[in-house]
Amino acid sequence: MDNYKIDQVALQSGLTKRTIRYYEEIGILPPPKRSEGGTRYYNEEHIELLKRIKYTKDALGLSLEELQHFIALSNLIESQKVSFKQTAERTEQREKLLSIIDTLDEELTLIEQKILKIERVKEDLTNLKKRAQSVIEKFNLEEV
Amino acid sequence: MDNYKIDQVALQSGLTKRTIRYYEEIGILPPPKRSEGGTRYYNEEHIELLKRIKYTKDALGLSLEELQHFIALSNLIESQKVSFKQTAERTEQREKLLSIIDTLDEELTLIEQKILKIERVKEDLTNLKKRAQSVIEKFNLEEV
DNA sequence: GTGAACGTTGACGTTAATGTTACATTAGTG
DNA sequence: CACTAATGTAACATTAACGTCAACGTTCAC
Repeated sequence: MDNYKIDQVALQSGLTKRTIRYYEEIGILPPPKRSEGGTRYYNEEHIELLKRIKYTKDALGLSLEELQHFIALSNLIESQKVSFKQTAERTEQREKLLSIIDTLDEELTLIEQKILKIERVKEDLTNLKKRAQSVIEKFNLEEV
Repeated sequence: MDNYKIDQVALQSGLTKRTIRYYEEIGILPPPKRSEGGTRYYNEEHIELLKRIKYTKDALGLSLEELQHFIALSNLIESQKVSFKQTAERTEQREKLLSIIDTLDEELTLIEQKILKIERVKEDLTNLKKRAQSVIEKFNLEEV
């Protein structure tokens, strides 16, 4: 039936009810339909979006503001899918799409940089580990 | 001379003076020497540590509390480097080091998971980009 | 149709991580 | 030594991202 109440959504998305309302409040989750009495009824898309929000946030550690930006992009593309007949509109749309692609490219390089950073931290940790291991070895040698 | 005042340190580490004092306050930066009047004098190690803190924080998005843990680990290893003569102490130390290594392994798997997550997000973005590009192509085809 | 469980709004609380401001001392400079 | 720039402490302010609680309306299973 596609009609989830907030408790269900919380369960499935792994977020709290408060958080879900908060996300709606700050505009990163589109307001769902309401019942007569005001109860929120969500659908699959809401849940999917929330999952992706959580995932992306966890992965990149972005602020919600930055996430907003992220989500806006994917919505923009959706909205551009319709094809227009007028050449003028088409040109305009192509421009829009090209600029979206630019933005995406920027995001992608940011992500790559982030991966590099993390890999450097990983190296640091690996070195730490090696040092610890070599200290142990030293002990073993001393032990005659 | 190795005697940097806080302004220098702020510049080199990319943190603000306030933040540097704060880090000292909460214990993730060891208190530097002070002049007669109380002025803090830092050395290279402080700066290096601050840089690493910033770097790690940026990369992993850790809270300062988690970072504290991280730093504690590397200090622990340093402190274990001295070799002890008594077998008893040596055994104890080996245990300690082994448990440090365990912890490091845990951190490392966490980091690897994080990288995987980020790569999934990257994929998402790449798909978005592809979709945008295919919409553009559709336009080009329509344009006869 | 009624009571328990659930939902809503609103407001205030919380924590981390600083920013900001005020005011007192101290440190370098001509 | 006088002056200015830098530093110190202290305390209050702020922002994000929720948590918590109160007061009250809604749903739903029986």
